[in-house]
Amino acid sequence: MATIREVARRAGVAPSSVTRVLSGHPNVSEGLRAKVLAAVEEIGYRPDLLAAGLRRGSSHTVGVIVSDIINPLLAEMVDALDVKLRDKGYSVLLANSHGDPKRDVESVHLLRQRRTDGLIVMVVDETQPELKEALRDLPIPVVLLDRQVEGADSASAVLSDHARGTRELTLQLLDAGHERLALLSGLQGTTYPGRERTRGFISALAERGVPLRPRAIRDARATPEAGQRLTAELLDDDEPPTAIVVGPNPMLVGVLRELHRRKLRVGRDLALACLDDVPIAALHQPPITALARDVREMAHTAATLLLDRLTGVSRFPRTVVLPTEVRRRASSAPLPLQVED
Amino acid sequence: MATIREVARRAGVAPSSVTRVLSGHPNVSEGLRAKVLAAVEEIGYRPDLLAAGLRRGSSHTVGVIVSDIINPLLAEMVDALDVKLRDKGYSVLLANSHGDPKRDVESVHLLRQRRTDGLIVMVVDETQPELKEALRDLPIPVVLLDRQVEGADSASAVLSDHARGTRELTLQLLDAGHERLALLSGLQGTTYPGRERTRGFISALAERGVPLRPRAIRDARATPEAGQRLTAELLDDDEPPTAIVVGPNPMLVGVLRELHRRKLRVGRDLALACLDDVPIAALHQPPITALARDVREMAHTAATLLLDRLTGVSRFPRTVVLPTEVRRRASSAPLPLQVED
DNA sequence: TTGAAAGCGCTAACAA
DNA sequence: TTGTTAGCGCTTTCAA
Repeated sequence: MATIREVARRAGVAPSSVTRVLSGHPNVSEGLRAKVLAAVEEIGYRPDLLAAGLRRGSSHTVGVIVSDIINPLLAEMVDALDVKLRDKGYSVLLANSHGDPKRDVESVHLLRQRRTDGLIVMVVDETQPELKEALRDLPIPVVLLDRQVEGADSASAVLSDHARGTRELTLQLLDAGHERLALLSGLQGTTYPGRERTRGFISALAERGVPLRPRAIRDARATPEAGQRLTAELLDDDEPPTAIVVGPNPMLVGVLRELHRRKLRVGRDLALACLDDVPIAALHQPPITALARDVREMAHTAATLLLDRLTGVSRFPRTVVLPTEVRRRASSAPLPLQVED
Repeated sequence: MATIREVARRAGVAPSSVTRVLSGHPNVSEGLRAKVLAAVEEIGYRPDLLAAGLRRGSSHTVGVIVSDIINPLLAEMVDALDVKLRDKGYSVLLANSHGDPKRDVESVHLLRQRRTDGLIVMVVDETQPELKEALRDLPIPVVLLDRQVEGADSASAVLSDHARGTRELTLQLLDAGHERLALLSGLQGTTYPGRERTRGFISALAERGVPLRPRAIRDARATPEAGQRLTAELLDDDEPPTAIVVGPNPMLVGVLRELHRRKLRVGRDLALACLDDVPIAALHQPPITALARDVREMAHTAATLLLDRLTGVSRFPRTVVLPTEVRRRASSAPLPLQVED
């Protein structure tokens, strides 16, 4: 790989002049610029970004920590972040936690060691002390994306109003006559969406004076397998729920598997809703009621908050809360289900 | 951020000794090791990976170019690659092409500039001259993942036998009485899977002596929108197909949308099959016949091929072809469809 | 407007 | 076994 010295030699100038031309320095003569660009072209020179980053102290790179890239919502988030950041000259360094909180923490350190200029954080478990500590010590701007980390006061955040949306969706189920409601959630308390959804669910019940039945809220890792297992547990109860609200979208696949296995018809034998809108929700027959949010807008906002701090436009952390929207579909049919259709 | 010099000063040793301890150099006394580790612990030192990479000439990083991270199959591929490579001490630098061939080429250059030690390539369009050129000039090992690039003789490859699988799946449809078959494919000729699927489809027709009708094979960008549009075109034909074979899995979503919109029942009004198995295929009612392959095995093989070259275990490129498997489900019902229940 | 020189933080060659 | 020294490729003073 060609170096800047070779370009300089070929153009008959100093290495520093090559840098000036390539970085758009204002005081450069046309003649020098032309000579340098010709030489660059000739030998196909491309600067070594490690060396440049080392010298500059920053790598023009943004670290993105994502709990699980297989989650289609998160994949879209990463895609949108990447498009926006690349457009502004930053590369994305992706750190996938693969559902493992230990990797959350490792990733913070790793990205720091790679001198990323900023961090966008969608961790598995935001409550880990090691994570809080690692984030607190970072000298670079951080944006939490649908996460809330205690003590990370210097971090910006982009949040969805899960509580409000979940409350509304739950109220609709209650007003349709359902009383035996169940909520499937990710591991209790580990992330902001999980806590907020639970809060919204409970407040809807309270609002209508419907008692929260024991074991009505069940949590597990956000996987299809866990979703299937929890559904089986619910249905094996003496008094199975008439409506299931599924939080994390990966669980929805498992829930549907179990319902199909038992030949239970969604929207007839049982009402169903998901707190994330993913393609299968709308495509399912019957379509499944879901709480939607604009993932690309969230990503754009997060990228903008980060870029503003990287470029010095803004010096202080900000928190932005974005709305959610109930998409009512056939799966959340009213009671009594059996007389429907 | 602490540097190696501070650690050295604190431990009362030379910086090179710190390196030796941390990199597990054999000839290091117990006393020195203890002193260094204590100092490292004390100030929470973590090496700057840019500096180390610059000095070493390699970054312990593998670049992964992926055509579209939103594709669930590719997301799983990236996840599996990441798990395997991280386990061996390499970080993954993800470059998402977002469906844009221009970004394929940019990414090759960018990853090269970041001194990745190797590349795993799942580009949008493998036929671009700029891409071929960029790959040919790379001084690092490359593994093509379900891609075949002309002239990239020094690259290894992991391929699925799409042709064989597609042929088998198509034969099953033909033998079930379907004659008016259509194939939806990604942009013609741009990737190995697209070409191989078309080849398999055509050879199955030839084998049964069924003529290939004009416009029976339609191609477009591999998106839900394109899938929906092509489906609409097919169904508006004078002689619409009785069975549709969908290649790229993102198209399947669009196909289903259009079928639902027209109130056409899969497996009754029309047979359907997809050449990738994704969760919605199995979850759909009725379940959709699909061609499956072991994505995680493909990723593992690719990672292993790359690691073998990075660690010097192997010096030559290898090509591995992995099998596909027809998962026959209710969507590929036999003709005449209308009498079936 | 341009060049010379220093140094980012690390590791490897060489010397002791 | 350990320390000294040089230098990876770049950018940024500083001086001319």
